[in-house]
Amino acid sequence: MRDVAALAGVSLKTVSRVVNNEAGVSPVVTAKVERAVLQLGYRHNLAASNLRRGDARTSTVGALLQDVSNSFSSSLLRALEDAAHQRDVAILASSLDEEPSRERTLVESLLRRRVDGLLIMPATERQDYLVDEVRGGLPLVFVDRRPQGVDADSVTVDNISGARQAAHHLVGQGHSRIAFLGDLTAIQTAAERLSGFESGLAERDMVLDPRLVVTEIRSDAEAMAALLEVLARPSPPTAVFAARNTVAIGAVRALRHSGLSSKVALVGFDDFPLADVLEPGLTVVRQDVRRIGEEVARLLFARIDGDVSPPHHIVITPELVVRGSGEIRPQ
Amino acid sequence: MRDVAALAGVSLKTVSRVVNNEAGVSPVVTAKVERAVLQLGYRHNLAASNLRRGDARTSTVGALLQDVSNSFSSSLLRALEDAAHQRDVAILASSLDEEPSRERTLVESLLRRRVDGLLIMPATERQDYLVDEVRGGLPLVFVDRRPQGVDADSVTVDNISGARQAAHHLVGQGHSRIAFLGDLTAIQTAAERLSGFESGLAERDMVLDPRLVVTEIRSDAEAMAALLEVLARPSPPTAVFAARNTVAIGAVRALRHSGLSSKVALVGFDDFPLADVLEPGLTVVRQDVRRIGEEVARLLFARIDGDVSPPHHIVITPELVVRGSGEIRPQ
DNA sequence: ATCACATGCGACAACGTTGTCATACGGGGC
DNA sequence: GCCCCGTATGACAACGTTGTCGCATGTGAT
Repeated sequence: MRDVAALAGVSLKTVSRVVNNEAGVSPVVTAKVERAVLQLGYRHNLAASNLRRGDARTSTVGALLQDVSNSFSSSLLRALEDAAHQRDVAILASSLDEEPSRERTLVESLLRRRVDGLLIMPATERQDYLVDEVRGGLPLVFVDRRPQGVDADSVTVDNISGARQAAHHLVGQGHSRIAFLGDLTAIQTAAERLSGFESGLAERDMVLDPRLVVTEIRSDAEAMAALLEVLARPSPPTAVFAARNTVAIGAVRALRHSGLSSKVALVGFDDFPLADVLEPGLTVVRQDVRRIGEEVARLLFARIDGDVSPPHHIVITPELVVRGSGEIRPQ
Repeated sequence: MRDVAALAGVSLKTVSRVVNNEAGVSPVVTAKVERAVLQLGYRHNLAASNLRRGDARTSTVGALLQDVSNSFSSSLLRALEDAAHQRDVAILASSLDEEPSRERTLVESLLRRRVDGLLIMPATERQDYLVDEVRGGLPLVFVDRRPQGVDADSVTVDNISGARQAAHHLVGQGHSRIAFLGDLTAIQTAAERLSGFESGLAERDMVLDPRLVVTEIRSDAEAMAALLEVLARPSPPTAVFAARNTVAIGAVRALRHSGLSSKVALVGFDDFPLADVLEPGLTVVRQDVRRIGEEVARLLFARIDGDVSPPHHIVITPELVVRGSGEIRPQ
């Protein structure tokens, strides 16, 4: 900037005015400065600018997701990006992989970078560690899981309702031996889906057979192995509820592998690309990811714009999408 | 920091030494400072720190991808993240949507933020605008498409080879009426896949019937519509090559919709989750995304670490994955 | 001709941090 | 008791930028 000023024969401050499009610089001088900028390949330094400006806006937000390569996380990221792009805000994206320590260090790292706001799909059970930040005015929105120990905005899905719908649907098709495949029960959403499924069955005067419940499943490969094992038992289930998208994918593989795709009913939680073109089409409980992303972006940017109203907790009700796999009747 | 120094009764510089874990501070003073840091909730400001330090490392890299919600882009992002995480580097991720102007403005915005390096899956045809930056030492790696007009590292896939393999495979199954469905021919990879497919046919003494070629397809919905139209013609193709993942998905839908899944052969370019559990399994030309991501990360961080060797152009050869859909014989 | 006032520009300090150098102190060797 | 040296700490300037204020110059009204 100093060089630009020297080349244009003006003061530093005048260059600053030009690059910031401030009023009060004559067209002649503006042109001289712009020529110098081009000639020297000068690029404005946002960090220094933000440092000097009091308002401390870095035009950057952080997004801590479960795994950016998972379709749920990446669709959410994309929705946030669309909103951020309009305001010239960049996104620092990271994956947490359900590791609490990773969440802690990444939050720390993002705050050091002075992000304007934070979107978190938490991997920790409690987020008390953020209390001071929120009190200090950090715009913070939780997604997929409600915050614990700190009062901040959240956008979540009614997992209980979704799992109940799945239970009712399968019972309605005449099933009574239904297997449940789920993720780590330490994960709030996973626990809710299990309890929602149980209460859905209870409402139809049934109980979930604990021998048909497998949890702590971390990948589609594990899900496939788990279901194969369950199907090999003496009295196998006639229907399966897979409580997460990767788990459902593993279940599809297991059924395919054992030639039971058209014999054992399957309902998944969370839609994913191509679920409709499987054979049979996969019946799922769908969370409207686009909508979730939009709500998250709306809340986050409202906070960044200074909204200090009490935290909002938006709950989106998922819907059952019937495609065939969930409508198979018990043999 | 000033407050911390005052509370601990030491100088600014000493606080700086403590937060940077510099040697030469007595344990007593270190403890006092750390207590003050905790008490005041002080957080180190990376931007100011980088400003003052000469080396200008922001520990941030930019990733400009085609669309972060597409499985190819998001897998790449994830691979880069894994490498970046080890070095405490954060990633600014954005989608370009094949819009050249978006690439330009996003590059500008990332450079203003003084990223340490840039990964670009270009949407522009030429990247001359980056010549000065590269000459100035900007670590820059292109992925999926080779740079034009600027000499920088790249990691690409041998699209010609992949498309030729697909052509040979389909011809080998006895097909002669083969449709080609592709993306915008302005996109380098799309053009290569078309010409590779043509030369693959030529090597078997066949020519691609221009009436069976549909390009400029932007979404799976468009691909589905295009293939339905082609299949409805008087002499429909007996096989289809879909030159991109979303195009292949649309093609699967079209075949399903017209009940031709087991009658018309289909080969896709680029694997995606679940392609193996379709009915029949989708035969694809697979690009090893993980490997691409690792190579990209390796190159990028080597440049950031000061590697000034001539640009490397890594070309990864894709392989045909046989799953059933590509082995259907002409009726 | 005088004054008030608007316009265009520059000097200077400050944002939060760290590199450089200086200083104070204690200990060991003679 | 003297000198030298290593160790711990601090004062100060500087990184690239912008907010504040002040100073010229020009304009229009009186």
